[in-house]
Amino acid sequence: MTHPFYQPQGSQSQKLTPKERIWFVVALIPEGKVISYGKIADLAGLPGRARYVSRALKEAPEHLILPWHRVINSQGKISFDKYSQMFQHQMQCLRTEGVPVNSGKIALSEFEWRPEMATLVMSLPF
DNA sequence: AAAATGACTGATG
DNA sequence: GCATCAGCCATTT
Repeated sequence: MTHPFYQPQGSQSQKLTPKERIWFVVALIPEGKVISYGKIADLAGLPGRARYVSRALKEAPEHLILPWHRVINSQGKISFDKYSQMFQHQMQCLRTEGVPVNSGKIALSEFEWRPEMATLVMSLPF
C-alpha cells in the first residue's frame, strides 16, 4: 500500500490518536497541491486546532515520510521565517513538485487541495 | 495554578 | 498587500 496508515478492511472503528489522524490526512495531500494548517485540523476532526497541526508535524516520526511541505498557513504563505533554513527547504520542495512560490506565497486559487468531501470521508479510518 | 510558547487565524487599519 | 492584535489551544515551564 502507498498510504502509511493503510489498514485492512474491518478496522473502521480503529482508534487513532489526534496526532495520527493529522498525519493520516497530511499523507493524503496530492503532489503539487497545498492546504492550510486549519483545514488539515478540520479534516482530522480537530476544528480550531491549527496550532496543534504544526506541533504534530514537528513531532512526526521520520519513518512516516509525510509531505509536510504541502501544509502552509491560511494566507497562502510558508510559515517559517523568511530567512530560515526550513523556509528555504519548504520552498525548494514545493517548487520541485511544480508549485510556484513567490515571496513565500503560493496561489491558493490554483494550488489549494480541495478534496471531494464525500470521497475523502470514505478513505478515512475515523 | 499561572505564565509562556508556537510551522495558526480572522479582523482591522 | 502588509503589519498588528487579540483570540485560540495543547503543551511545557
